[in-house]
Amino acid sequence: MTSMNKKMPKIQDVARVAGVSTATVSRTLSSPDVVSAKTRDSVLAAVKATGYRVNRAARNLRTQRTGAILALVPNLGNPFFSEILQGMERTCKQSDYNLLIADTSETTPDADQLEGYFRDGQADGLIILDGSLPRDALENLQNQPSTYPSIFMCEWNPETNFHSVRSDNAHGMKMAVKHLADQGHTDIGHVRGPMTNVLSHAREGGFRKAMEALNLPVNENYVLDGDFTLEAGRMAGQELLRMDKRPTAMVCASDQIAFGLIAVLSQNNVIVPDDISVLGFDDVEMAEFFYPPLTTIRQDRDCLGRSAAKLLLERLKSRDMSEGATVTTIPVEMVVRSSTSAPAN
Amino acid sequence: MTSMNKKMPKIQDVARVAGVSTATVSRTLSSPDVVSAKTRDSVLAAVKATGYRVNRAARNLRTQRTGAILALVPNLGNPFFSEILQGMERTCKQSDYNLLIADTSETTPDADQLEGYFRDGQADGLIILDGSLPRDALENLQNQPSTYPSIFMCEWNPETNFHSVRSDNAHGMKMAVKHLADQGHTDIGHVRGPMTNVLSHAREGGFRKAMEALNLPVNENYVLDGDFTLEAGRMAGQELLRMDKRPTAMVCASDQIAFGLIAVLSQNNVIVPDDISVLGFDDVEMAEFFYPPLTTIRQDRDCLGRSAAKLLLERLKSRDMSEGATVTTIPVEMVVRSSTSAPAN
DNA sequence: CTCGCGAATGTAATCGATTACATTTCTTTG
DNA sequence: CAAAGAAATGTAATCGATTACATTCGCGAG
Repeated sequence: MTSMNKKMPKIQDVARVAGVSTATVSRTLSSPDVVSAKTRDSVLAAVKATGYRVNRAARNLRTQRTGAILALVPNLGNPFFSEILQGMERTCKQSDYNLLIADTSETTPDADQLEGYFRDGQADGLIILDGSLPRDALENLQNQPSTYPSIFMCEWNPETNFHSVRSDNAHGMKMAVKHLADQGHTDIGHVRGPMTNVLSHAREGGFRKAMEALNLPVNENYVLDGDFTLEAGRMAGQELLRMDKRPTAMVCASDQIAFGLIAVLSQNNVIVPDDISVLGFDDVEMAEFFYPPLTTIRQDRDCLGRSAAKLLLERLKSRDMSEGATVTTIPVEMVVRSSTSAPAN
Repeated sequence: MTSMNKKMPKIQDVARVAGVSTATVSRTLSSPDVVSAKTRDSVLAAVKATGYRVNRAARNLRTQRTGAILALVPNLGNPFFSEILQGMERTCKQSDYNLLIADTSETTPDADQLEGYFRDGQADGLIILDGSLPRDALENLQNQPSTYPSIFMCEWNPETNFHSVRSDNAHGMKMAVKHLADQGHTDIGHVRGPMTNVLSHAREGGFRKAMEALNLPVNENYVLDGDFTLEAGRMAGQELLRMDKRPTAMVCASDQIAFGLIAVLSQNNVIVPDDISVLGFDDVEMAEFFYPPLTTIRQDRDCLGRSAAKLLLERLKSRDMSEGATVTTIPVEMVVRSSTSAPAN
């Protein structure tokens, strides 16, 4: 029970104290410019005097909004995502929206559940960080009589048509490959993300294009499967260990992969970067502290988080339900540390 | 705008279709046992036929609840916390509560803000993971005419009287010290957390008691300040490097500290564990993949998250606002990996 | 067959804010 | 100074579910 024991002041009380109607109080609070300065002052004084706060449930019921946006995160445990949530949370708080978080790693929400978030009045908008949500579930959101505002962030679903905010994945890979090539590497491999994920394709595509641009052939044996996790990196590392001839450098689709990869190599006396250079993607906080410190492509998490939240909040405010899906690309930058160097010979 | 274009069925519609009153529909949904089997069936059929879903805002307004609980997290970017949120999120979802998340790293909420979460109708209960919230702000929550249900998790504030769920910190430290002593270490140091945090004291206390129990003197020069972060570990490492005679083992108050510490040592050719053993606390996912793999005290994050959520939800359900603050202690276990070994000589 | 009582159901007030529309007050200007 | 129009304020309907209280139904006992 949220209620205070005796009296939680309501708008009526404020109105009485200020000697105006409830309508005026409400207007003073929501659009101060339409009331006269005099009444505004007295209403605000009354608000302070009574300790009044609007009751959200009542407001939400009347306005048919919820004042919350929901982030669908593929895996809360992944530090990359949790660091992003920080930025989103800040932006939301500033706009008086609440940020709800749901982890989709356990159960992938279907069309019903997704629609349910809106129908149940849980959220006014969705920020989807999980590009693997099924297409029909997503399209269902748009085919509603009134579209439910949702945007993609970081990941996306290419078969659908939502606004999205993402990093410049291709350019990141290009910088990564160029950095290695500049140092003299020619046998460059790649550990990609899960093939069900667009990011994997975006990054692998960027990798291949960059290689081609530099006239470096891609050895398909050096392109390994993964899924962005530490464990995937470990498996890739074990595969490398089994090879007779290894690449001199590996570009990984995530920092986590790189960490896992390096861990296995180190444990087996393959020295990074002397024997093999490893490059990550994300620049999570750990990258700087790992041993060796990880050369990686930095995604601007804060900017991603803020941009996405801002974009969604703006659409909510303007009630712009238009179809034209925009893509906001956030630049990445390369952070050179010690996990890369010139090849041995 | 959450509304569907034409018609979002409401309880009236269901009542009409089922040929009963709205009261009966509501009862069927909230307490099925008080309606007759026959009406129950027809109501449920009508619900399905119309695709009805309760409107939360309306329900919340009427029942004076919000259906959400709020987690106050000191730092979302810290993987330890984000991994915990996963467990909480699951438990909440099962009980049809929403989980709201607020990061307190930017601004420490004061009494007003804390109270505001309830007064504004944002949450029915609080799970506080930040033990550094000011005492008066917290006490204010309890001194309300009707107490606002809040519990501590992981951290707590010893000056206040809330239920809390936490790991067995002292026992963890005892295992850590014993493990090192068993290997022959006598010069054992400690990097503690921030002195503003209870966990720091709990763990430092556990450390000292364990040392005493084994008749090992504590060299105060080997007790270093920190704050749970990678950066703190780095600074502690630099301090170690400056010492003429170093301890042969360090017990850190968190994994992050341990990582930072090891990183600096490694970069300066101090080998872990050969030259110095390092032990962490938490067992975040990275611990296994760091190089060298970190020996650490594992906190059962999932259990912590579930227990806390369950405790709060039960208190909400039973409306048990009693004062008796309980402490739920979750056991820890030691995970031995490769960052510890017998001392050099 | 009727009375009484518990079970099932219905009626309508209620939660607290917002806002369309109505009314009053203030400016402005011819 | 009056009239017209703009600005400020007030009145009351409304959002959609819950629930106290009233009513009706069903069944067994007398």
